[in-house]
Amino acid sequence: MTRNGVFPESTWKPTRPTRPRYLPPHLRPQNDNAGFLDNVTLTPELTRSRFNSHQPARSTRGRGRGRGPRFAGRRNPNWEDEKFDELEVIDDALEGTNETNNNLEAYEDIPVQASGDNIPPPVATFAEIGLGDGLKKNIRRCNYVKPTPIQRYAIPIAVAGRDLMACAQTGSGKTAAFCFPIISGVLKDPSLVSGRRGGGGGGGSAAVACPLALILAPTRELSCQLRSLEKGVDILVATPGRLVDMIERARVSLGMLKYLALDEADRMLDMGFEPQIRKIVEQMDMPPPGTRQTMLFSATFPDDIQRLASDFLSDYIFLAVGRVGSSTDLIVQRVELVQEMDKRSHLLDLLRSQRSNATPHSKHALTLVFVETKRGANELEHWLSRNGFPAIAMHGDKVQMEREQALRSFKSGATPILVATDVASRGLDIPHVAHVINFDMPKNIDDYVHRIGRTGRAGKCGLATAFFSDKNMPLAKSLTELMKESNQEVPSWLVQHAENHSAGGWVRHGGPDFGGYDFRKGTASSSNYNDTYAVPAIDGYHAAASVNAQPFLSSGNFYSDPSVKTGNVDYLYTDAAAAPYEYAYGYGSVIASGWD
DNA sequence: AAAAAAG
Repeated sequence: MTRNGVFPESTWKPTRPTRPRYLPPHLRPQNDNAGFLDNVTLTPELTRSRFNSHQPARSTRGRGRGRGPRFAGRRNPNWEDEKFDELEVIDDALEGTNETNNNLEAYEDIPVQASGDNIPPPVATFAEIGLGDGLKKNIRRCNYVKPTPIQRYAIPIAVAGRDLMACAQTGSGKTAAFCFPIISGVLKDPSLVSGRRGGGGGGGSAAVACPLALILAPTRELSCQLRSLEKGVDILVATPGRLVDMIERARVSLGMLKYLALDEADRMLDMGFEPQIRKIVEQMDMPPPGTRQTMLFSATFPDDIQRLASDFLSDYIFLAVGRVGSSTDLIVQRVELVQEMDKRSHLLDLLRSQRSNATPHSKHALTLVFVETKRGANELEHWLSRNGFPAIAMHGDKVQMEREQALRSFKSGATPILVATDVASRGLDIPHVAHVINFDMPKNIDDYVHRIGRTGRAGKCGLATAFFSDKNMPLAKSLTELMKESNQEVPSWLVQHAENHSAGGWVRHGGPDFGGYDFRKGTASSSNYNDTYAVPAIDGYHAAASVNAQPFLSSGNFYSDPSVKTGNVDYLYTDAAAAPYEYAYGYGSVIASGWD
């Protein structure tokens, strides 16, 4: 199936064709991506970064677990004991993850700006944050040696209980930045000790889950599948539509909620989603702003969306790490002028050249191709497959199981090309995506930023190629600006078009030069948001080792029930007792975003 | 006009 040279069968193939076995992140083949950019002009920054990379150290996964199977398949009814055990079990499950990342120091020289009242100062280490001993140990076990910049600034703010609107580049660690404080807060919550379990109430009436924390995400992939609510749930990860349904059917109550987080917040508040979010946040039983803690994270944050979002927040801090909506310097961006008619043959040429330039380092490299329509995704999938490039399509018309299957097939390398619609544009954290091809360009620059952000993650470099056609001229100006911001070579024809189209050009928020932009600063009535600081760079940040958040999230504290095939309300149990069991037997939760 | 997300 994979005799294309990019991905030799001899080196890596799934153990079972029908259902590739889940491979724990720390056991996955390591690939530092060096080499796949061989035929690409590198900027000085990238060249430096590349050669700073080094082979990851591997540690063996040590002792077997004593505790996991004890709770296999059943929850310990004694919550206090469970809670106590959980810390050790999570701890144990995380042992052995030791992936060393390459270029996290590349995030060092980026501007940080915060605005709002009484901003808690940043920290330099995880250790000095009051996250609790159990979580701290887990973080250490994950080899999160030092927090990334967004984590350094956001975690203290979150731990202080403050509302937060945060922007940081794709792949820079946003998910952990809000998950750690939430997990920490939930673990410390007195209601857990006193035995609060949502709906434990008997009497035959349907149980109601009363989560303490709710994390909303725009696609199902950003959540994981799970089972019955009756067991109670402390942290609920959900897509909006299904959650509305569950609340209306009184399976979930948000009355106890203390933490609300919106991942990909700008997407969650755009036209498509805003009504549902408003319904959940304002028209259900959720405690109002000020009595709950609300945190919004995204790589992009247009100010009309900030304005909407401020309805959900109380005395919040705006935090921008890096230029708002910018792409990272770790991604080499190329733009090619290609007419619609020629796109397919151009893609084939590109893939052939990629194949013939493959090096031992790039043999695990995956390519993610974005198209505009679901139909286009299917057609390109077949066309590529017919032409010797095993590809698989993913889009919203596929049922969840097909989508997961496609992702697995892609991740395993069985089909090293994924053709996807925007369902895959945000948040997905897929290791080894070396190349993102925008076969069809998105309509706005923010979507472009999120799409190319599927590569160049966690300090690794990546390549992004855009097929720019006449149709895309309206994008010329913002694309040119974005590329200049990230020190990319901009082809002269694109600059030319950018100038021609400057009149109607879509001007990006934040501006071309420094820092983040708090929309409150642009309004007349914003006088009390004066506690602003700007930090030009972060001193002494040397992330010698880190892993993306995936191992943390998927190997210990997510409990996933693989028998549930539909539905998209997902639960992150703080009770991890059952998780190692699932984990040990090869079921993996399909946690897609551990990092953004 | 298209994607995503409810059944």
